[in-house]
Amino acid sequence: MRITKNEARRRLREHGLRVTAPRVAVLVILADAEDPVSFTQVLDLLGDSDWDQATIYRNLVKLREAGLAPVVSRADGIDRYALAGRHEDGHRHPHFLCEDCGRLACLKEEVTSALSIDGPWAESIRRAMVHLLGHCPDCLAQADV
Amino acid sequence: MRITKNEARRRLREHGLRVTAPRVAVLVILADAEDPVSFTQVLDLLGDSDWDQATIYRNLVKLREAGLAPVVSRADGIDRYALAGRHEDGHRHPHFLCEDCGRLACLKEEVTSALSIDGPWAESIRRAMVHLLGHCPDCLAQADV
DNA sequence: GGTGCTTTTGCAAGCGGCTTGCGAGCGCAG
DNA sequence: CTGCGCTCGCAAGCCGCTTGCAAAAGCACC
Repeated sequence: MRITKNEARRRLREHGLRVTAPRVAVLVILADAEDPVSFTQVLDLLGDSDWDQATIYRNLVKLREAGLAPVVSRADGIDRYALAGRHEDGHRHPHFLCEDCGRLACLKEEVTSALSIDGPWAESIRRAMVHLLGHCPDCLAQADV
Repeated sequence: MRITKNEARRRLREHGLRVTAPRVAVLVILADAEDPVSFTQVLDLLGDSDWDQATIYRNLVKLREAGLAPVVSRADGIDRYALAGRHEDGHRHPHFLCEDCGRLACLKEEVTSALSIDGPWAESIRRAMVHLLGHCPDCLAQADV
């Protein structure tokens, strides 16, 4: 779901945010990312750009507040952001966190998931984020060698 | 599943660990706890005892290494310990983390759960820890008032 | 009980990652 | 082009977990 810088600028204005270079860059990164990304991952992806991490941090917060980039996972206590509209279900599907590589993957297709729900927890579970923690297929393959 | 101090001492020796006051105290706390508890929670439960947090921390590590208190959840990046043998299934059931009160609950009964598994993720999911994050029944009830 | 080797403890500092205060700089409406 | 207000960079703060080190305590053996 790559987007151009112009598209990014448009979305920022639409949501009432000023257009700044780091803000556009962060939004493009979120759009390019396959999986939800954390603050630290955004820093890594920005690579050699010399924007301060505080700037990136505050921009993620802004994007989140504006509804452009909701937090779709809090696995391991780390907020992970995804571009709004990335998945039509609003990321209300299970995610998988790899304990080896740290990758967080969307499991929409793989887990058609019928968590049967009844009893006092029913409502909580219905509204919950589902996380599975373990070793992702790639890392399992490596380990088995 | 309360245990006496003597029972705690016995278990420590059985597992080749020296018996010390803080170690016994931590083990008793784990036994008394309904849900898996974190390092910080153990500190809180110890209350006014003046043992250093480093001591408690290292004792949790020791208990884990000895197999007396495995980590059954890493939700939010926080290790949570449970007394070995607490659940016959070795905590291979889903857990629920409340984003309000921080409580981590075992969902063994509530979620009879058939996550249908197929495709490349099948094996990863089969081995994974399942976490649901949201608002527990108590907190939902409070919010609805 | 006493003795000595090994493990534990307490203190204090380290550390990683997120978060915030502050003054300078920039976006953008008029 | 101008000015207000939002944003940026820097630096420091902070929280919670970890670790190094010397003193104290457990425990096997006398």
